[in-house]
Amino acid sequence: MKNLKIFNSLSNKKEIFFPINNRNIRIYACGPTVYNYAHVGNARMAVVFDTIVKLLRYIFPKVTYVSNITDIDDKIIQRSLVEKKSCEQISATYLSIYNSEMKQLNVDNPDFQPKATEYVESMIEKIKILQDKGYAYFNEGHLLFSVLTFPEYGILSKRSKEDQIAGKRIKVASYKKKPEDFILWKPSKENEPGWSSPWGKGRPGWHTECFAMASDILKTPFDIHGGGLDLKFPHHENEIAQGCCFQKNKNIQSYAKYWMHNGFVTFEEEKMSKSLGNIALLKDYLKVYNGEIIRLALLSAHYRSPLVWKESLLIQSKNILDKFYEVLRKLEDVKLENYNTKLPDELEGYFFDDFNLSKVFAYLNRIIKDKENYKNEEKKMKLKKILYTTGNILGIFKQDTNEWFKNDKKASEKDIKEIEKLIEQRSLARMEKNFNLADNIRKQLIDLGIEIQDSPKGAKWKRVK
RNA sequence: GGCUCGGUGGCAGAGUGGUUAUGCAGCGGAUUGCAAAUCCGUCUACGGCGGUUCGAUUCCGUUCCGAGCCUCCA
Repeated sequence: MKNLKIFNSLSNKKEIFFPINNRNIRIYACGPTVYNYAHVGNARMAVVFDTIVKLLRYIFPKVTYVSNITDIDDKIIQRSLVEKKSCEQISATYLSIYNSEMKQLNVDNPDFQPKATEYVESMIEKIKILQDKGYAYFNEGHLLFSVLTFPEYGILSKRSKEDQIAGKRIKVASYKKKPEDFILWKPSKENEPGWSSPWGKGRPGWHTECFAMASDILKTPFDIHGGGLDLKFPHHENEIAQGCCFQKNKNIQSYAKYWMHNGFVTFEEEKMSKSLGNIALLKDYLKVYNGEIIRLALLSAHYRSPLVWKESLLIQSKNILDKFYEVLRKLEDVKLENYNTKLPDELEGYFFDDFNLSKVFAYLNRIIKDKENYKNEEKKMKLKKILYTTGNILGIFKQDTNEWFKNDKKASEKDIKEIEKLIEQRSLARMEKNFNLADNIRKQLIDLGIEIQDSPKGAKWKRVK
């Protein structure tokens, strides 16, 4: 087996992945705060790490994937005031929407999807220990982590403490001794949710939840920690500080060994941001495009590169998938007892090179074009297996090949019946050599956006734009 | 202001010190009752300026441009 290489944000280099325990790979990725509909950026994170996990599952016998849900946070509190609902209602509603949307993108449920509110006790315990060990101090109702106590601070984001002070963008809160200190526990106002703690009624700082949940569920050190690029600083930096200091271990890899960050989705060439009002919500795209199309669009750039989100990207993704589904449709009579196989070394090599999906697709394009691969049943079986195994890792080719071309988000069942009736009539006309009628029907179908493909086994059809 | 990361053909996107992927779109042709699908062929590229080199898109420097972080954010 070839070595899997992944880009480790700690070293800013591609490194060979050496598992801590190759019987069970442990990976954690920071999930969303559920206070609104998921946006395309949330989806990219979910799709990227889902794909990484799928490849890990292809390689290793067991993978434990944890992705958390932040269900208590200032944004949720704000939202609950706007919607006049409890925080629990808000987070439960948007979590359920999130999960159902992810399902449409062929994102598997993580093995664990812990919620912050379920781990408050553990967080209190852990930050109490941090305080007892002298890494944290209490001031004006807040418990703060003292960054000075962790000399390695800044190593992930390649940022010295001086750099941050140079920033000056932060209006330093009065309770902070140093601007870079971060909150472990903050007091709750009367109308806000809170938990009792040694520091009074309050709630945990955001950076603590991932540290606590990853430590509890996966145990430290675990193999891979991931998330969006924007979490690198300060969120992940703060996690490392807590994770290492908690164990009194200054080795930055004593918390997590490899760090992976997905790039941003930009919208109209600018980062999607609420304040700019250019948030692209996933639900709006799911209305029009099949989840697989959106998934492929999200995978079209390397996971570390920025991705410019635009309509033409979705159209391109649809065309690509149509092409592959055509091939799979041609192979539909090839019987397979299972859809997984060991991939050819060359193809594996592309996956293993920090997920070089461009090369993966170049390889797939080459094998579907090669006539040799259609010469006999055995070769066709092999081709089909490679396509489906690759599709399983990428989370595509999951639909019935004929359904793929029939389904359209805007179409109803009734439309499909209507279409198939017309196709039937046209086939009859063709058999009777009544080409005028056949052509008229075809024109009708084209007007409906339907394209006919005649084949020896009867007409097949698909929707076109 | 400080710190990261990028700039490849109409678009998306790999990669490499010399033979210059791949896809989408376009164009031309073959095929077809007509079409479509399919197949074959095909045009555009490596931000600018220096340097190293026999030779640079690839290495170095510099400059311009872009994105991100430094504040909640996937």
